[in-house]
Amino acid sequence: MTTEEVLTDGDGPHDADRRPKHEQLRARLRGEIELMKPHTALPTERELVSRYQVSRSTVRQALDALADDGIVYRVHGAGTFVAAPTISKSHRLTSFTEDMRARGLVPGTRLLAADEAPAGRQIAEELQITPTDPVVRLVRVRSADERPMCLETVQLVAERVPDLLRRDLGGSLYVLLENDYGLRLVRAEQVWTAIALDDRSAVLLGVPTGSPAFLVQRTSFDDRDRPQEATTSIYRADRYNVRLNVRRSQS
Amino acid sequence: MTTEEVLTDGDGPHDADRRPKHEQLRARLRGEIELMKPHTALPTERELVSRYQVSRSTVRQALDALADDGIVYRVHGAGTFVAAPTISKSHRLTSFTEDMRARGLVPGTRLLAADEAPAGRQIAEELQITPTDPVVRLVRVRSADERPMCLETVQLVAERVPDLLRRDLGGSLYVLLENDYGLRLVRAEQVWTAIALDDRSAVLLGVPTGSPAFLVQRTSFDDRDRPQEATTSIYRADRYNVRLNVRRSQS
DNA sequence: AAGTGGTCTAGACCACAGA
DNA sequence: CTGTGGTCTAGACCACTTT
Repeated sequence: MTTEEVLTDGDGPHDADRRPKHEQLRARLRGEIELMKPHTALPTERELVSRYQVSRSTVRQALDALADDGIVYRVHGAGTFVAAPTISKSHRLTSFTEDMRARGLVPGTRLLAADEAPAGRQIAEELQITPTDPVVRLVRVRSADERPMCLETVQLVAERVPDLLRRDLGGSLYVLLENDYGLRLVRAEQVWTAIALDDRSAVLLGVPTGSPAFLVQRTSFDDRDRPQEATTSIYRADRYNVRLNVRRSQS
Repeated sequence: MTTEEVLTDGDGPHDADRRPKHEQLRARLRGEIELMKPHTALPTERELVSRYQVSRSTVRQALDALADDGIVYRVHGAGTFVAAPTISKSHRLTSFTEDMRARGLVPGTRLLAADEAPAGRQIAEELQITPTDPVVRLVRVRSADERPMCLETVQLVAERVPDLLRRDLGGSLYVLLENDYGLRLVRAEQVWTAIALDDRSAVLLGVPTGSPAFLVQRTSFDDRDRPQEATTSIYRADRYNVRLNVRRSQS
């Protein structure tokens, strides 16, 4: 006898799970996989079809997403298997707040400066505005467990974030931008450089001048691929590293 | 009148394109998109269906891949659009050789040491073998345009790469591993740290002691998710940076 | 209201792995 | 040979954007 489990279909009870079936299935499988040993086989796709009463393409959508997350891997002709646990799931756009929490640290923020001024040439190019357009600039020292971690300078197009300077800037800027201004930042381009700290940055971060650090220049884009935020961050190298999973391209 | 174009179907002429249709379509569209301005709309999915005589799921497979590459972006209810050109396509596993060529530099290699020894505790853990199992170790200075760029130490499980030390190690190790040993490295986990160079590394890289650098620790996995290679690389920060595109997760 | 991408189905055949 | 994942089809309906 086979066990049949049903994913909600939208016409169920009032609090039905309204996510697409493939997302529900993905979440469900993710939970089950956590209890399994690496390199053990998952049920076959056709088995999942009958167990969850969905079509095979829906099963494949869920499994493809899990493979993308690095949670399972597939071997043509053999099966789908639990991947070995990995340090960082993927390359996801995360806010400083989320990043620190994921590392088990308590994030904090101290605002050093907040002002409005013309963009200037470089920032204007990154944000695709003209150099005389005003931008809001926020300079913050971001801490983890109450010790300085990162020195951050954010630039936003002033016209698109009215009254930003009057809000609470102590938390996640991404959340604030989405909730208050409807700006959903879904993608970012980053350039990472290794540097030796100059006097000013070293003092603000509480380490000796010349200490190694990461310099990160980031431009974030919304769901229409418009640049909305340009940020420069300097991370203390003694407290911060980057974990990256990469895949080989097939093209 | 609509233009119809046909993708090869396998039963065509002898030199027919044997790739899946969605890959052919993806490559074709990629070429067309290069000629288009950013943010202009692609043909609709249903238009592509009739133009290329394929089903809509095939079209969607191709477009999904292009969206994944960051070449197009999709807006529900509105259309699929050409993305703004981006610095680095994605986070792909590339060899040093490929990486340098992509940057327009000529890669070179000087072998400093090549030997075989017990793995030791840390390397054994990374490669999931026992500390007494022998590993092959290659130390190479990798150059770009004939100037030092990176100091690299590769460790491989000796038993899986017999006679490696007698081969030409001047080129891409990934290519050698795949062609001669059938090891397809498809995934890697990396940890990037910013450091100040010690005396020895600085001399080998031709820069002053204390100069900033990237330290990269990488473990590569094959198509069965078995660790096959553990590598430590030190990159000169004055010549090297990392361009990274990230996306926001929806889960 | 019309048109777009997003989800889902049921079924078919192919390519590859493994006994 | 059997069973697996990979590709592909034709069609339906839903969710969303735009006019």
